[in-house]
Amino acid sequence: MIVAEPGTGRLQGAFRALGDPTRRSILLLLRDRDMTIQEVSDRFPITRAAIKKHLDILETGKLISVHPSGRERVNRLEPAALAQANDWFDHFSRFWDGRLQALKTRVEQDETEDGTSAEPAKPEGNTSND
Amino acid sequence: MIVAEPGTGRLQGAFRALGDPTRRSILLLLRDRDMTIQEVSDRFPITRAAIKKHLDILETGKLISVHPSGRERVNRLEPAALAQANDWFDHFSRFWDGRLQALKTRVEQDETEDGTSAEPAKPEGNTSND
DNA sequence: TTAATATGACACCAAATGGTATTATAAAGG
DNA sequence: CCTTTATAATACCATTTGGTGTCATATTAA
Repeated sequence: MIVAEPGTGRLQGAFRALGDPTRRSILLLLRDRDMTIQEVSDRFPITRAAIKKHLDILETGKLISVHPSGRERVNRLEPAALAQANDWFDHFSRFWDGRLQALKTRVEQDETEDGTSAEPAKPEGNTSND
Repeated sequence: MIVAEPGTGRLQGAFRALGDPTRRSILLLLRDRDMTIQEVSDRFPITRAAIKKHLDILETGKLISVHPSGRERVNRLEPAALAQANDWFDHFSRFWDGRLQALKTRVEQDETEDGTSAEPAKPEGNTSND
């Protein structure tokens, strides 16, 4: 009965990281530009330590890379792992007669619609953080 | 400081459900055909109760629908929510100069490569559960 | 009717999760 | 040198998570 080792795979790292709304928000933030931990945490209503943990998980999932610079630690979005997670959907639908593709909804609402937990705060009066 | 209600959104339900490898395996299973709880749990090394919980979470995330039939409960894959999660990636890359699309890797390994936690067992000698 | 089967509903448990606060260290700036 | 700033590391906490086992209930089959 093949059970294998627990959630240590590449895909799992990415999916796990994507499971939290705060982390998805962070990814959206980093799309605009690289940011230090401080810069990221400034935009959320939770502590810097909590943000650091999220960044660690994102790094473990290879969704971001970290680049020390002096006393700062610059976090950079890494598209590869994200693309890999995206591939899961493709693979899924590929062997499932395209019902998924057919149903791809026009993206009318972004992550904010989700309205989950912590959202960036600082970005000027922008309630729709994309 | 907009904090909003916690992980109750549509997208969050899907992403949360997708975060667990066993649940992703279940989705792959249901791609072939609808299954009762019993049928699903027969294919995993964990208890029926545990599988039932996973199915509940998948249902909450609207990734599957449930159809009572007599004393059975048939679980059916629902593509809509999956497509919505997939859209997240599209939306993400749309405003990020296509770096994601460019990096889309050919799907050379499926979920099994992930090797995470519980894998289906019954399906004849098939180690690659797709 | 009686036995088997499929599920639902709990209570319980250990570990992981998402937070916090505190303390320590390293790098910049005056 | 001294102070500030950015981060790291740790301990602690409540809740969630992914499991288990047990028992009750509703169908189905004999």
